[in-house]
Amino acid sequence: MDVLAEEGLAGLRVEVLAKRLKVTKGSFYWHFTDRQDLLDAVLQVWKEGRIRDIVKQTRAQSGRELEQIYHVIDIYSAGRNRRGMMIELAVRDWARRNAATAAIVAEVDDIRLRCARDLFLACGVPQEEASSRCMLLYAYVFGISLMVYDRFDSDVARVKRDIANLIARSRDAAVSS
Amino acid sequence: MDVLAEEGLAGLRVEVLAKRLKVTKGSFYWHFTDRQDLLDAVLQVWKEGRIRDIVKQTRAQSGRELEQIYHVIDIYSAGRNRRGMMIELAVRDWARRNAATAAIVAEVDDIRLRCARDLFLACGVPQEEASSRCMLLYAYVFGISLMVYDRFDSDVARVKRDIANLIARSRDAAVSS
DNA sequence: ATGGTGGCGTACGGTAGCGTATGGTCACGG
DNA sequence: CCGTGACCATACGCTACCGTACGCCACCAT
Repeated sequence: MDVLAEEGLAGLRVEVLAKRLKVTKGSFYWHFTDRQDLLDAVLQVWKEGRIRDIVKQTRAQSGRELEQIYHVIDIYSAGRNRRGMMIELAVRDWARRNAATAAIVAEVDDIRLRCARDLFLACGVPQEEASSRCMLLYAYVFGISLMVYDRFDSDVARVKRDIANLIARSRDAAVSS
Repeated sequence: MDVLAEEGLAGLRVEVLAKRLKVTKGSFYWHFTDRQDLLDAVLQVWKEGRIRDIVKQTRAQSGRELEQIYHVIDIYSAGRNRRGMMIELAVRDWARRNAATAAIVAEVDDIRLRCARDLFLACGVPQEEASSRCMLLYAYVFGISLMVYDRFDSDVARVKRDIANLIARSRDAAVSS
């Protein structure tokens, strides 16, 4: 996972990993039938971890759902958890050229979107608006991780706060800044 | 550029490109000093094209700026221009592991953000809100291209319309759906 | 004690890709 | 008409990989 974060899919090479782990190829090929077998395992681990995470992050005490939405936006967009986001991007890059990976990503996305939508629904946002807002939420957190925006606005914190409000603030459930 | 879109940076291999173009390595190395020289050229072409494009797309007749914002969102998020978006993602993936590429991307992002902000400003959106909204705009269009959302909501068109409204609709310049 | 097996190491063949060396062709100017 | 330089082809060496063959050794059951 570390290698995937740092170097992407292309970094997951048998001999390089073996060296890094201080074992030999013979040992590697004892535990995995081939490279693809490793990749499958990596993807499986990723999928399960992401599902566990999103379920945990979108579980809110009743009455504090809006707060939880802000928390989710913050966690995924803040630049903390850089490693997690790098893995996320590496997997999505992988998925662009591999149907099996794309299917896994689709599964994970679907679960995440449903979890986030449920949060909006619990805030009293109507069904269709909840769908739109949670889609915007995820597109935003992924998109922001692709951009280089340091030089654009000096007060990044304010911009992020504004954006979180744009995404989370429903007309019926406005929140004081 | 086609290869970059289809296979990413890793697809830009000297021998493969030579074969595809029906020339030989000898010819390639006549025109480029080495592979890096090609990559530099590709990046340069990309940068210039993107700057030309964004300037063109954000030029609006006075009084029709809001309309133009919707147009920009539509163009970049619609899934038309799949090729352009694939190149965009390939370049950003490249930039994640190469400082020189990251610098180019930073330049392009900065120009795009300023162009989009000017549009919001021309709509009468105050400065700080204009910054936030145009950042959200770009994060959204990049993010949506990373996601697999077919199975989530049956009415994707409506969701995208809603999102465009969330991004573009300022309190002072509300627009009828 | 001995043969089988789990766990690992070493050595090898094969391929893809980078870069270089060198030779060929053709146009054009002197 | 010849030589020079632009342009391209062929052939080679080198490295980083993948995957396989096979050998070694410790340990355990009979």
